[in-house]
Amino acid sequence: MQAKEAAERLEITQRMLRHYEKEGLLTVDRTLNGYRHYTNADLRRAGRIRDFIASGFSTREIRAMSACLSDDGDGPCEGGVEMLKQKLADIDRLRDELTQRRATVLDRLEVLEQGLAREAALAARITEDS
Amino acid sequence: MQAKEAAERLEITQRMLRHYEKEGLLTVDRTLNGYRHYTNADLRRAGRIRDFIASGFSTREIRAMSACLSDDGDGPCEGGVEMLKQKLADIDRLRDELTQRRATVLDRLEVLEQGLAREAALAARITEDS
DNA sequence: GGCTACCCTGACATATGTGGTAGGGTTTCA
DNA sequence: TGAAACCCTACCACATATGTCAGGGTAGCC
Repeated sequence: MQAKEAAERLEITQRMLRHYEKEGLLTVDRTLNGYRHYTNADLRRAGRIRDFIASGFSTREIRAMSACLSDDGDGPCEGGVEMLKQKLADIDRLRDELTQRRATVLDRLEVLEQGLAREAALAARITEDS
Repeated sequence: MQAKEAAERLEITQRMLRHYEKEGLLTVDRTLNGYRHYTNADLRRAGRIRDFIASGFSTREIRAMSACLSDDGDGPCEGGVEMLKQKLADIDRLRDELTQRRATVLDRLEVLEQGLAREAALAARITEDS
């Protein structure tokens, strides 16, 4: 497929696709007229690049584990594994924090809602009484 | 504690700590001489900021959820069921995002490790054969 | 041919995270 | 008093991800 469709499918801009290419993360071949022709494999690879960048990896880092980006991680990518593990740890730490925080907020929310319910009940009773 | 120790404990530079402050993500008070004094709460908050940035969030985004970064919601994180519900939704959204990012990284990691295992097995077989 | 909707490259612009350096104050300790 | 090891602010520099715009080619359709 050509650029527009590829970009749309990945939900990124053509500019970004060209950027990946320029940075050596992606190789796309051309049709006779010079237009880029994206295969499905290209698309999957580009999708991974997109995700990695969205997750805070730089093109440098991604390039370093370039071999790990193709459909089947062929090639030597121990460095990639290390990096990935590191990033995974980062994300996990964050997510745990969020989970904990969520519980805290939820707790408080429940307390508050109980309080409100109590007030409402009280108000209702007063209304009844009157 | 003062800047050096804080930076060392968080494994980031003092420069970065100051950056968080300048961007309004962190408020650190000072001792009489004007030196920053980091409390443990400051440290935890800064650690969260560090993690969010490392996970690809911009200071803008982090600022937007600033209230959820303190240990216990002081400021806008408290005061009103509506607000808390909003916060809960924010946190959930964030956590979902992280989960997605985590899955992306994990996926790749698994493919890679399978690849490495396959290679190792191959190498072992070759060694046996010889 | 002309119109429309694609495509290309290249340059400039902006935001952001981070490093570095300069110039200068404070604390501590001998 | 002087030196070492801290601290401060304020700047400039750099990389990078993206946007945007200019100038120009190509394909398809009426």
